[in-house]
Order: sequence, then structure tokens, then C-alpha cells
Amino acid sequence: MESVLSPHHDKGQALLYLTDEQLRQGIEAMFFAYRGFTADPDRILEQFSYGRAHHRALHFINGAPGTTVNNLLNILGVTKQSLNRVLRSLIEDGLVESHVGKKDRRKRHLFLTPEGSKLEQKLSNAQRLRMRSAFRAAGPEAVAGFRTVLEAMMDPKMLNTYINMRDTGS
Amino acid sequence: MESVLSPHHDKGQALLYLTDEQLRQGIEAMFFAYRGFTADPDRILEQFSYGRAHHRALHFINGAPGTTVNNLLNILGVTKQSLNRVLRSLIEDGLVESHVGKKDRRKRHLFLTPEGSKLEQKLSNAQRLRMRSAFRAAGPEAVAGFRTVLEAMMDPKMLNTYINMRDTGS
DNA sequence: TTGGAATGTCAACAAGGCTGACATAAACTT
DNA sequence: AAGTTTATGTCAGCCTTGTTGACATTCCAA
Repeated sequence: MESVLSPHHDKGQALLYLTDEQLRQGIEAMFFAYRGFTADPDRILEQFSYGRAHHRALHFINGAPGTTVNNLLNILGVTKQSLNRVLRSLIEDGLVESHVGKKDRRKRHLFLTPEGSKLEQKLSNAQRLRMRSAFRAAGPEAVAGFRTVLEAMMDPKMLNTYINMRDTGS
Repeated sequence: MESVLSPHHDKGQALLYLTDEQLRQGIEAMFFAYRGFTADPDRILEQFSYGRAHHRALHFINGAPGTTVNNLLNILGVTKQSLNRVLRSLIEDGLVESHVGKKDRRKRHLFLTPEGSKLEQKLSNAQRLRMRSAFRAAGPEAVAGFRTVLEAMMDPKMLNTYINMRDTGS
């Protein structure tokens, strides 16, 4: 907790944002913002008869080319059967390539084809556009705060995953 | 990346948070944080054989008792068929009551029963617990930034909805 | 070399989105 | 008063994306 003595963190100030009403607003803000966050890619995906699950797969394969199915499973937090369905359609449609591992032939390493990369770019551009304009409107300090709160809200295990991706740039 | 000459206002510093890599991190932060955000209520809902859709209905009926089906539809952004399925089960299970409007008898006004209120509390407490600890860990300035960015990310129409709920406290 | 662990595939089911069609009742318009 | 619009509910059927269970393949270690 925070000191009552510190001038910038007196009790009233420190606790104001922790009232149930403030928390409720935070909860609703998450709900509405997440809708906005996914709205643009969703519109594009619809044209390709894909869903959010396809977007997520493309996103993380793009970020970590050669990743395995199992690794993707851990990141996405779904069952392998669920992911497999999505991957199968992406592979059939020529957006993703699956290569049997050379060391361990049980593993499949996943890569985007040029066409898959193209769609990923399209989705990513749309999503970044909104994020950029939100960041621009809010300013650098707000962005830092945004990231801080989001990180504190993640499950510890996923926070590690997130931090690893962030630091290795993959 | 950073200018040696003007540490606080050089171009690199001012725009650092708008690089594609920063935006990518923002996107992934949203993805992982939203999972954390919904994880606790999801576990509770499972015990009742309900889903997130039920949670959302309970949440907004609790926040605006007597709201109509149509109003809820606009807030939730789903079709009436989809909402109806959820409402029907909540009404059958005695968590929600639907009262024919007195002025306009086409309308149904929705209220939580004591039992519905109890579940809503349970879900809301779990979700607030995580939000509170995230807010506490991040500090007031970060919370303000979080809210600012989320609001900038909403669709304008939903931002209005959100602001109205926030200001009227309903 | 054999049994277990890791990995991936196939089948089937459920939740919760969606559309379309239609019924009802009330309110509004002309 | 008649016709139109609005609000709501319901039925049927479809799709995506979760789930579990069963099973095949591959690797590794006892």
C-alpha cells in the first residue's frame, strides 16, 4: 500500500481510483475498448470467411516464424484440436506452411507464405491504425500507464510469455 | 534512436511509442490482458453452466435496473436472437425478471432477482479483485493513462454509451 | 526393445454468434 | 379507423470456435 505522508499520494487521492465505481468503469472500459480493438480486423476477416482465431494464429506465426504447434498452443490458450482446425484451413488456403522438424520429426514448424504474410499485414495495419490514433490522442504518459495496467492484469504465466516476446522482439 | 541534443523533446523520444514495434506490443498487451480480465468470472460461470454472454447481461442489468431489451441490445452489440437465448435462460433460472412496461406495454423492463444479484456480485467481486490489484500495483497515474487510451480506442458511438453510463452512474 | 511422453489428427458435441421468417402487440400517422 | 412502424419474442438453421475422447506417430529413456 501507499504512504499517507507522501504529498503526492495522500489517502484520498490514493484510494479514489479504487472505489467500486472506479473499478466498474475500468471494467466497462475494457469491455468497450476490446470491441473497438477487434472491430477493424474483424471486418477484413469477414471478407475472407475467417474469424478471430485465424487472425491470432497469423499474428503469432508472423511474430515467431518457425514456431511449433505446441508453442502456439501455449500462447493462444486453446486446445490443440481447436488450433488444429484453424491451422488446417490456413494451410489448405496456402497462407501457412507446416514443415516437419528436422531434429524432432513430431514437431511441425509454422511459417507464413507470401500470401499469408500479405493478409497478416492487412490485418495488422488496420489494427495498428486504431492503436496508433488512440496512442497519439492519449500521449506518451497515458500509453505508459496503459501498458503498466494491462501488464498487471495479465495472468503471471502469460505476463512472462508476453515479456519474452517483447524482449526478444519475436 | 534517441537524440543526444534534446533529451526531453527530440523526435525519437516523442514518437517512440508510435513505432510499429510499440504498437505490436500494445496489441499483444490487449490480447493477454483481456484474457486475464475475463479469467476469474469465467471460472465462476463454468460452475453455473453459464458463459460470458450471461455475465454481460447480468452486469448491465445490474448497472441499469429496469433497462429494456432493446437498450441492452445496443450496449452489448449482439442480435436480439442471441440476447434472447441468454435472457430466456436467466429468466427461467430465476436470476432475471422481465416486467411489461407500464407506459409502453411492448417493452420489457429487466431486473435482477435477489438470486441474480447474488451471482452478479460474485462475478463482479472476482473481476474487481483483479482490477483493483492491477490498479494498486500500477498507481493512479497509470490508471488515468489506461482509461485515456481505452477511451480513445472505443468506437465513437460506444464511447458515448460508455460516457453516459459513467456520468449518470447507472 | 518396449513403454511412456510428446505431438498432431479425426470425430463429435456445445456455446454463442449470425440471418431469415414470422407473430404479436402497442404506438404512431394519416 | 386504417395502415405503418416499433419493440419484442420465437423458430429454424448455419458458422466459428471452444471443448473431450480416441487414436496414430514419433521420440526417448529404462
